[in-house]
Order: sequence, then structure tokens, then C-alpha cells
Amino acid sequence: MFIEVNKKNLSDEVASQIINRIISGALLPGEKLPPEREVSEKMNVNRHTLREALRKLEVLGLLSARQGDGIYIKDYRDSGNLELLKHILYQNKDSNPGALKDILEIRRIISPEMAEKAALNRTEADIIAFQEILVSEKSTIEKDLAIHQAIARAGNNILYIFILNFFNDIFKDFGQLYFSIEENKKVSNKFHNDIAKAIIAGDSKSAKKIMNDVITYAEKKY
Amino acid sequence: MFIEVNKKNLSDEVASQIINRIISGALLPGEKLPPEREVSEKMNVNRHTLREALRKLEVLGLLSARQGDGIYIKDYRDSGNLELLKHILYQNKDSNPGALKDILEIRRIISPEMAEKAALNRTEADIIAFQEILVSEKSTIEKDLAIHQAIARAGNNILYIFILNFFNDIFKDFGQLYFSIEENKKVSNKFHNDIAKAIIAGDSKSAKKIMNDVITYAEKKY
DNA sequence: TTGGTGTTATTGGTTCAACCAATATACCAA
DNA sequence: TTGGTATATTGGTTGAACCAATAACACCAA
Repeated sequence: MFIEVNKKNLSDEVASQIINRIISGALLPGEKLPPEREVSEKMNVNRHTLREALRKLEVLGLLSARQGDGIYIKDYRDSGNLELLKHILYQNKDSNPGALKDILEIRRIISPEMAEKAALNRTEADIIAFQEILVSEKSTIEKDLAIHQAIARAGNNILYIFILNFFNDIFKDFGQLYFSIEENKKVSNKFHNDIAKAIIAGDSKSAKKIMNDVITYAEKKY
Repeated sequence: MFIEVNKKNLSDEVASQIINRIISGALLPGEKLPPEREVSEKMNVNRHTLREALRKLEVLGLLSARQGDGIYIKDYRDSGNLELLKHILYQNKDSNPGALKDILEIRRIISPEMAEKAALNRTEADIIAFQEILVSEKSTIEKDLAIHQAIARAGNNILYIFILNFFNDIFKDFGQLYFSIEENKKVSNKFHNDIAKAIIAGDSKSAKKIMNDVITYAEKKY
């Protein structure tokens, strides 16, 4: 299995550097950044390159710019979002065991609910989607992704889909490792069949329990 | 009460326009965008302005660029995130009653859990924070924000904080309306006292129930 | 057929220089 | 104290040029 290499351009690097400054507390909320012209000169990049980085940080809720005034650091505890957390975890995966624990905790809350809602709301199209996944020739890891996605979509709540995307982004590397173990593969294959059956049958209680069990299993392995 | 006016840059407008194209299906996943030089010319903005918009869309999970190749539309159901949902809701608030329902549903799942965890994990510093909020001279709406934030922080899970930020962003306009009604204010004030008391006492079961009740009340009013 | 080697055109990434437009600041006048 | 005015500062936008990765193609060799 090969995984895409992570190529970074200059503006990404600039963004990462500023994110680190803010998260580490070197730049404090409310503080004003030096003028763009000055920052770009000090970082030895063009002003436009810096500006592209700043646009990203704006979306992450880290700062806001006012024409004629300046660029202010925001308090990420007030305005940060899950994308920011993703960026933080990407940069130093190992040094944030706390955040991973937090994510697992939320997943434990959300995913069983998602499965329950899927069983309650699944449409005819959803049922077909599940059946197609089960008979497909995909690898276990691909199937796992597809099953979870189908569950999120059947749940009939757009947030499930976006929250699942978040989980997938966080654990995408981990999946390679997890599914390299034969026992985990077997457990997953059984899980796919069982939960699809429950959701197709509209058995929300079982669906919730099955999801809960597989999460418990996966957390132990982790 | 006055509310901040929403000033938009050119690049924001460009971003909005492309978002709409993607969400509406005019631009399909996998499709290649025309070259930057061409798009910027057609939209009558400079290439740099367009590029700043593109950087935002990248963070929202809507597209990805490859030097030497082109810019590709991603499937937002695979890679979209909650920030994207926020942007969609900002643009046409009224035309997305479904998404609001979805958000309320998730809030109903998360917030009671958050309150429960807060009661279990609150530190001495958290307790002081609650007490200070209660005796402060803030308006009800400000107090409400502060209480929810204190709960999220006491919950000892960084995701609670970011998820709360998301809810606050979505409902920030709604709050003005909600707290203009005297009865709602009274309910909230009682809620603030009750839940703070429960969390300080470490009574997780009560905290969960109190949060659940106030959400039920607020949803009815909505 | 397969894989390597150039060549060329296309396209995103970056730089530079200049100007526009909103804001802050200091100062002045009523 | 309030509101206007001139000036400097700062983010926003534009234009042109060049850099660097990629695609597409032709060609060749094993």
C-alpha cells in the first residue's frame, strides 16, 4: 500500500510557522501582527505568499485582518475550529496524545448515534448502497471507509458526513497499520456485514450496539 | 443593540461565487477548473485575488491544486468540513432549514454529554470561573455565552470547545432575537445558576439533565 | 511491449513594483 | 467635547514577469 506524499508549498510552510507561534503562545490573542510588508521581509517570502498563508489562517479562526488597521491574533479558544485541530495534529502527531484521546471520546458519542439514525432513516437508495458495498471486491480498508460513509449518509444529517470526514482525516494513517493485522480485518468484515444487516432491517437498537462494540474493540487495539 | 456589519473583500466574493457553483452542482467533483489566468480574467479580478480565494476553498475541502497540472474540484461529501457548512449557511440562511435542523440534532447529542463531562472533570479553576460568571454584571446573552464556554472548557476535551464555537457561530444572530424575549431570559438565568451549581457539586447526572431540558425548551421556542 | 530520454507547452507557485482604499492618528475649529 | 481635516500607515488589488512541476508527445532502446 502506498500513501500520497505530502508536498508542501511555501505558503503552507509560512502558515504552519505562524500557527505554531500562535498555539505555542508566542503570539497572544489580541496582539497585532507586524505589517505584512515587514513580516514577509523577515520570513524572506513575497508579500503575496504570506497573504495566501494568512487567508488560510483566517479560515482556521486564528486571525482577522482589517484594511488600514492591521492583523490581529484571535483567541483560538473562542474562534478555533476542527480544521485547526487537524492542522495541529498533522504537524506533530506524536506530541498530542491528549487530542487523540479527545477525538476518540467524541467518536464514541457520535458514531453509535449515527448508526442508530441510519437504521431509522435509511432509504431504498441507502439499502442498495449497502448491498453494493458488501458484494464489491474492495479491500477491507476501502470497504470500511465505504461502510462508514454509507452509514453517515443514511443518517440523514449532513453533519454526520462532515464529522466522519474529520475522523477519517485524523485516522487515515492509522488505518494502514490497523488493517495490516489479520484479526482486525476479520473483525471488520464481520462488523460490515452485521451493521449493514441491522441498518437495512431498520433495527436501530442493534445498529447502535454493533457500532458501539466495534469502537470498543478498535480503541483497545489502539 | 447593534451588530457588526459584514464587510466583504473581493476575494471573499470570488470564494462565495465558486462555493455556490460547487454546491449547486454546476462544478462537479473531479472536474478541472480552467487555468487561473482564464478564471481570473472571466471573473474580472486579478489572478492574486483569485488565488487568495482558492486558498480558502482548499481549507474548506472543496478543491485541490497541483502545480503544473491544474485545480480539481473535490467531492465535498468526501472532504468537506463544518467550516464549509458554516459558509453555506451564512450565504443563504433562510433557504437551509434542513441544515439547521441537523445542527440542532447534533447539539442535542453533544451538549448534554458536555455538561456531564464538565461535572466529572471540573477543576478548582473551573469552579472559580463559574462563580465569577454568576456574580458578574454581564447581560444575559453574554452570560449565556460565558457559561457554555465554561462548560466546554471544564469538560476537559478540546473538541468540546471547537464544537461549541461552531454552534455559537451558527446561532449568533439567533441569540439576539431569543434573548429579546423576557421569558427566555428568565429561563436562561435560572439555567445558568442551576447548571453551575450541579457542575460545581460534581453532580454529572443533574448537569446532563439540566442541559437537556434547556435545549428542549430552546428548540420549542425556535 | 515496456521503460527511459528529451522536448515543448501548459499550469500552478513565487516574486517584484506600484497603486487603491480603509483606518488610525494628530491636529484644528466650532 | 464634538466633529471635521490632513497625513501616514496598513491591508486590498492590480499588472507583468519569471520559476518549477506536470502533461503530452515523439523517439529510442532493451
